[in-house]
Amino acid sequence: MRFSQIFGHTLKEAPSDAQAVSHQFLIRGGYIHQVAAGLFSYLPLARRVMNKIENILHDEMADIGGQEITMPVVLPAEMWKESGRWYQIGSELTRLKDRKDRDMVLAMTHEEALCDLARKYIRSYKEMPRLVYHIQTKWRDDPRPRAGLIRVREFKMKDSYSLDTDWEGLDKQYRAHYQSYFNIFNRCGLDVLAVKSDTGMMGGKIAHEFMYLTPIGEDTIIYCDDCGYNSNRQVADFKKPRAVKEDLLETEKIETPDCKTIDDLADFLDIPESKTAKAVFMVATIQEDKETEVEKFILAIVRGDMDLNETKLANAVKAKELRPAQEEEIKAIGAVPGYGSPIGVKGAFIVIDDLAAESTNLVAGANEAGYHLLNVNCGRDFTPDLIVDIAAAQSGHDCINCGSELQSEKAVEVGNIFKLGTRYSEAMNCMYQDENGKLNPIIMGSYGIGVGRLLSCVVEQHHDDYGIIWPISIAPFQVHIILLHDKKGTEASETAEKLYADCKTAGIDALIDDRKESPGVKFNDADLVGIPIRLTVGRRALDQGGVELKVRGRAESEIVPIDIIMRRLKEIIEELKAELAEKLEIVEYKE
RNA sequence: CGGAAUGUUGCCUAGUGGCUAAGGCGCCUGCUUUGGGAGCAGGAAAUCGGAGGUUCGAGUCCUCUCAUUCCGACCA
Repeated sequence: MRFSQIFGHTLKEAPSDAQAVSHQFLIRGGYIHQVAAGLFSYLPLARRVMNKIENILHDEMADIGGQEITMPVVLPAEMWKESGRWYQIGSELTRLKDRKDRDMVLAMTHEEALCDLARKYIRSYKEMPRLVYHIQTKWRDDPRPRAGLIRVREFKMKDSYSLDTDWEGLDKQYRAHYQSYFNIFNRCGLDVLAVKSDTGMMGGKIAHEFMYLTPIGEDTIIYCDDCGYNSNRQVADFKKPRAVKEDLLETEKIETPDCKTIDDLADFLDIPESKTAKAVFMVATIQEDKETEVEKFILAIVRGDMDLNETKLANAVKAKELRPAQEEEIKAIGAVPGYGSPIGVKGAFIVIDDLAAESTNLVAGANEAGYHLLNVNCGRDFTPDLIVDIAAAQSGHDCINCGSELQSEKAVEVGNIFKLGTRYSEAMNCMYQDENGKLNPIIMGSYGIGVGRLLSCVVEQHHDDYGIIWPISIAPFQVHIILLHDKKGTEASETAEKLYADCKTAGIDALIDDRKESPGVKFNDADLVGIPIRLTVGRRALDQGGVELKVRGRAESEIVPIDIIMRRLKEIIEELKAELAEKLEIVEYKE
């Protein structure tokens, strides 16, 4: 392609709305255009990168037996009602009516569509296992799009779905994806970590998320350097300290003015935070059956030095939604915000963390402004409805496996794999006949990768102060030919054009900067756009009998004689490909 | 949905209630220039996000509203 013909152009300055590095470079480089919050147009350069990523996806899917299909973006609501998600998901799911007044949804993912397809086509155990996938647009009316392509409302996703007759089959396909995903990310030059995750709205049994570690990420990973344990913080386990057991003392009410936080309280009484009980008031929405849901007031207690893990709590009480309680709601059960405890409250479901339950003589709120109670003991002074782990792991805690100190890091989720099991097939009556003629639900798995998110994470990982440094595998072009016009003759432009034509013949993706711009403009744009190999054709190099070859991101450059340039180009391309290939490896599957 | 910030030309910014809203980048025309964002000359491009209000007078003050961004809630 000719730079002079590209639709779109580079910008010297990024719009002030763009904060994330990838967002800035993608806009400045003329890759993407923001249409509204979380909505982007992909210009030709980005589209080329997407195509290359998608080719890798097709390739790796084919490798594990995936068959490409396409399912619609607009789906009848009926199947979402069958699965229950029509009722479970809030305004993130966009509902609309067609002209006949029929309820429809914009698909945010395609489990229902696939299940509907499977129940109509799969009849016998002989038709399984199967793996189908598509690369399709998804819509989620996310309340908070951010950071360019990292979190958007409309996005393309590679979604695959496995169909099996037994759990061993699911496990096999699951593990195949686990490896396949590492291959995909490695081929794109993105370093990821697979971590155990919550199953969230997808439901199902086991799930892993593929995480790119970066401070701009929204998820927190808890990991152990010593034994390799890692997990999304939402479900991270840790070895809790041993509860301090003392003889139970008499409860005593004391005055604690202006001690609304654990911090204040511990300071005021000059005791460690671990000697206090933290009460957190939440309201859980619980789905009783398909049509009815009830709100339940939850009083959660963790030891004062711990944080509540809302995902653990939500799972423990089987809540569909969990939100902080409002002041009036807290007062209504007889508690006082800032001085709350389970003692004397009515109508709350009390959940206490196992560590807090075992700890003795804690300081807890008196449910009276300005007062706390000393020596509060679970079981004696109040009776919990549930004792379960609801504390959040954090860096500094002990690893559940080896006891070493845990670390934490921010990350972006670029892919995930779920063992759905029969979550959807049972709800939607997606059955097959086994050898004995008996009907059984199909066992499913679902596996997703966000294409745009992957693209932007690659930019986050591969850039410098001047622009993007694309891995050769997904760069919009492999070679960027810069023509520096030479007024004295036509040698430069003839050489550049010949190189461009030779690249085309050799099957090398080349971009030629044939614009009437000054050298500075061209070099800066080349750095910004980030094509891995740059060939500069100008007087200086021609006088030395060649053209200048420079690899983006490397400091040195070389003058390559014109008669061997194509050979050298192919060598460098192979070298860059080999660098990426080095990262491909068989990974060990970790539960 | 809570908290905060910002909306001035395609982009970045200036603009104390007072003259015809200013500059840089980019864009168009011409000349010149070609190894790291060149120079000269000329030009186009803004109903100052929108609505209402205060005022002799509003880009500037007030109210409402919309949009975008950031923090939180949320997030396969």
